[in-house]
Amino acid sequence: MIKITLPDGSTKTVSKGTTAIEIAKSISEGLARNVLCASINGETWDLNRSIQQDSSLKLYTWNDKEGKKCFWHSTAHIMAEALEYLYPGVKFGIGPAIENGFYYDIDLNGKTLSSEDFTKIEEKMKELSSKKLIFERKKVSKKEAFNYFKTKGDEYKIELIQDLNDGDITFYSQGNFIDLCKGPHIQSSEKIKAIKLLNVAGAYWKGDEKRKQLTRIYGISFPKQKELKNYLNLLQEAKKRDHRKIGKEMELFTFSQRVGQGLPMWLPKGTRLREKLEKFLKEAQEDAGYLPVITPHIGNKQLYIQSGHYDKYGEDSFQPIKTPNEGEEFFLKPMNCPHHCEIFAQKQYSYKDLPVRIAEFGTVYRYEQSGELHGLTRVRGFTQDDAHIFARPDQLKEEFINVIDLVLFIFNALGFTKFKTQISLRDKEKKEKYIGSDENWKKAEEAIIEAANEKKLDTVIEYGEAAFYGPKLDFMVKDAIGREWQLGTIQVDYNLPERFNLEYVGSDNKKYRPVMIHRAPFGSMERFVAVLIEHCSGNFPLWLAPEQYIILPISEKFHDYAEKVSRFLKKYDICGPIDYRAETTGRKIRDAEVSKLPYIIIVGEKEVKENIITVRKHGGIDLGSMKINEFKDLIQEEIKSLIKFNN
RNA sequence: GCCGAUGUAGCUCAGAGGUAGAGCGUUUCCUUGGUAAGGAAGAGGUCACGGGUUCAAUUCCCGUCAUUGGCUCCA
Repeated sequence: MIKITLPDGSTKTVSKGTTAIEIAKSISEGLARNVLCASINGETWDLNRSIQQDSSLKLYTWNDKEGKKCFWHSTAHIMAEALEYLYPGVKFGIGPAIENGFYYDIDLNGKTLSSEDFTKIEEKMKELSSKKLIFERKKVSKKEAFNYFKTKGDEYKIELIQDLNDGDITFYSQGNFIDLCKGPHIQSSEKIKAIKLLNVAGAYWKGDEKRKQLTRIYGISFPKQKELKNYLNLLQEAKKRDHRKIGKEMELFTFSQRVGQGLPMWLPKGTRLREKLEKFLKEAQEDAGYLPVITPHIGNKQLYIQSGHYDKYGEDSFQPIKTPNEGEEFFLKPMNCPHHCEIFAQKQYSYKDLPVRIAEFGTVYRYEQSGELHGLTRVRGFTQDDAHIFARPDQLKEEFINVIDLVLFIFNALGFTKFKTQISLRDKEKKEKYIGSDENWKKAEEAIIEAANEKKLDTVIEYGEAAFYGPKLDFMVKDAIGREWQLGTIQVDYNLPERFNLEYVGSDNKKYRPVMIHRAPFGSMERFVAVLIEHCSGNFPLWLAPEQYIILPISEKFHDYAEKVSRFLKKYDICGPIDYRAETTGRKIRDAEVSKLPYIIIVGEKEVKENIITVRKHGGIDLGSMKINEFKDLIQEEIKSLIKFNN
């Protein structure tokens, strides 16, 4: 007999060789029906795999990440079986579960596949899953594994087997399909009730751009048809919120082929929105002791050689422009830090002056690969809400915490209340990717980890994700429909101050090296506005909306009164258009609602006579009639309540 | 940059080897209206660009550019 410990601490004594599904059954029928996979002492485990020793057991259902992953991974195998049936000779790379669904990388021997082929693959998958195929685990020797895939002619699997140790190789089979796989899998394919293939894309074998590109098919599956429907609705909702679509509809920004790829142009309404954000941030930064500066859009090549950026990115950036006579070379500014270092360097600072916080909405230009460009989130010219803090080493932690507080304040004011953070450290195996001494890296990494701990941030640590000059703390916000976006970043840097030979005078009259913090709460104005659009679906909070209202005169006779109302509100920086069209009021209301204007003001005979306006809020909420002055107060109150200043 | 898809009116899209169509928008006129689409008429397109095949190409083929789904990258 062996002892099984359950997550709640309770124990069960069962006979040796029992399985997780048997234990689930002994707990409840319902659990047995819903359980998808298990873990034994932390190792994921098939439900029908025997347990040989005292163990702690966890059972995973669809409500657990592990359960979903197992479910999707099994669906990937079903897809592979369908593909093998439909395209004999197809070779398989890897086919894992991902955050939402699964994919399988396949080699079709030069044949291409498009989304039009999905229907028939899905049908075959549905047919297979309804056959109640059982997933079976089999331990094989390395030799057996080799022979199987050699006979089958699948060089990818052979390559995978080469990296595995003899003794931990397993095959899983279902129906007519056998795959090299660590598992675990669900017991039977019948649980997979809803399947949808989503898209097809190229993907390099082992993520290496020098190696063969395989065809990757993405899909998702669910235990219930209804859940698939919900998921597809979510995708549709995401599509509706797409900032590229809303940006066009609301005339916020545009691109032009003639101007160039990835170079956004802000239209008047988008500019109003962006300037309001900048104003908000400038005020917050002023309160936090930042000093605004403005630096040029280009910088001498020498500057970037000194900073190390040239070495790292020189070849892969926009190439330098030259002066016609002297042949001096200048780069479009790809970041603001070297300029800010030079600003710090031109004055002598005492230890009492630090920290010095230099802030700039600095527009930078980076050559992004053409395939990388995407709406406003990935562009070649953008404006960072950048600042560089030069601090004494003893101030680092406190100052880092100050920055975290500022970022959190800004997120909160903008309605991003859910977020995660990631600490990005360097890849210790590949130190050549980074500049600076081990000691500096150690100090910088420790400072970030300590500050994050002190602020009790929910963090994950990622190795190899640091910038080349220092580690960073990145903020990932969750938007209204649960998607995550990376926004702000805070980075600690001991290296640039060294490269620029920056110094301050200590209390002992000796020179010391400051430490630098790079930080950008939004990241870039472009990216942030994109995220904001998708978060609020274009229904901006009143204080950011490019226009707060539209005035609808009932007929031509009331145009003058409409203009009078508009002039009054304009004095209080409350702006909006007047709908002069010879349309019915119903029509004007509809159009105003569709264009997401926060307030609709209706003026007609009654309003003129009583010197009032009738107000309707976006979404069909009738606020009735009021004095213009009352409306002004209402708007100002609402704006005040939306910006949650912390003092 | 790589693989796949796409490119037709201001916008959203349909279409076919014989030089184009819808809805919305826009313009003009009629209607002067009270809480989600009033009516009529008109304007608007080298069918992304450059080659090729063909009697004939916007349609088929090739290339370029751009957009797009991914991969790789992201100071």
